[in-house]
Amino acid sequence: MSDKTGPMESLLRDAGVRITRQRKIILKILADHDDHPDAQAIFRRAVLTDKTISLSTVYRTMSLLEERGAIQRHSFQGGRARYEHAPGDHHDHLIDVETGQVIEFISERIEALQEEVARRLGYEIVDHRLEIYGRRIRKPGEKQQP
Amino acid sequence: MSDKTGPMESLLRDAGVRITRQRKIILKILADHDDHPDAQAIFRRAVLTDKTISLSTVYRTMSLLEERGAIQRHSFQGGRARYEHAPGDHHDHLIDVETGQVIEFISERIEALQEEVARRLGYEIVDHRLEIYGRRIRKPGEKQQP
DNA sequence: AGCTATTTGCGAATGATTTGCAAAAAGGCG
DNA sequence: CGCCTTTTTGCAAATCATTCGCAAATAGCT
Repeated sequence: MSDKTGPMESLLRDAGVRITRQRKIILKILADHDDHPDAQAIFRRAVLTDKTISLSTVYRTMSLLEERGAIQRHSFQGGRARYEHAPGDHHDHLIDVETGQVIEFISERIEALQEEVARRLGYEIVDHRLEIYGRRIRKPGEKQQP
Repeated sequence: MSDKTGPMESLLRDAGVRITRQRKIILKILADHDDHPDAQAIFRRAVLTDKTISLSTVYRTMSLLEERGAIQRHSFQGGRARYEHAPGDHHDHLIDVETGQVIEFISERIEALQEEVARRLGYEIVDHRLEIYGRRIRKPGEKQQP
């Protein structure tokens, strides 16, 4: 269903990282899905392919991938960290408080204003995060679950 | 040094909350300081006044105050939650990555743009958080620790 | 195949926060 | 003021997500 894992694997291998059976599985899961799963969710999906994979390995692989810049870890409100695949472009997040679904967005204007605020306060931005927690607006006559 | 705890106490008492010795102490600590301490820090300060107060009580009191809207809890990057006193006005945070110091700010323009983004995506904002992690810019000839 | 440095799975350790429970104390009330 | 009922407290144990130690398994090279 996907072969986007090939390039990523070479990249890791070139960095001296061994491509194990479990890492292959996790990379495939990340490539095939486009959501923002937490470690448990990734683990649950992985177990379907490999009954013996462990949650520790999922965590270790996620740290590894994060260090290599292949994924990004987010700590949204409410407990566990969630991961997103290859965030080439910077973006912020809108989290649906009812479903947990994450929508990515960018606003150059907001980015610029942040720079301005930081500069005014005498700081240079090292990192930042903007999370909007929202509830879907249903217009009259709209379907419940599109 | 302060008597800002009086009104808060009546407010709580009216809500059927008992004003205990330990709650008095914690309220005073919150009123006297203007920083963003975590539970441990509040506990450390409280112990100076009452040798027998417990960390659980600090946590319980913070939850209570948060439910009552008297304080706000923040989960910035890096472990423990930090609390801030009576955030009457909404504002965002700039966290100094070197000192952990928190600077509050507001940008009406950023607020407005967030509304716009959410609306465009079909959402109404329930909550949001904007955190800028920054490093202080030192102009040449400026003192190290002002 | 054989060798060695990496990885894995497991269970135990961590660190922040929460909770169960019996003992202590707050807020009426008479 | 003393009494009574309900709320709180302190303590220790429980949670929850995440990390770690270690011996056994295995990737990648020759």
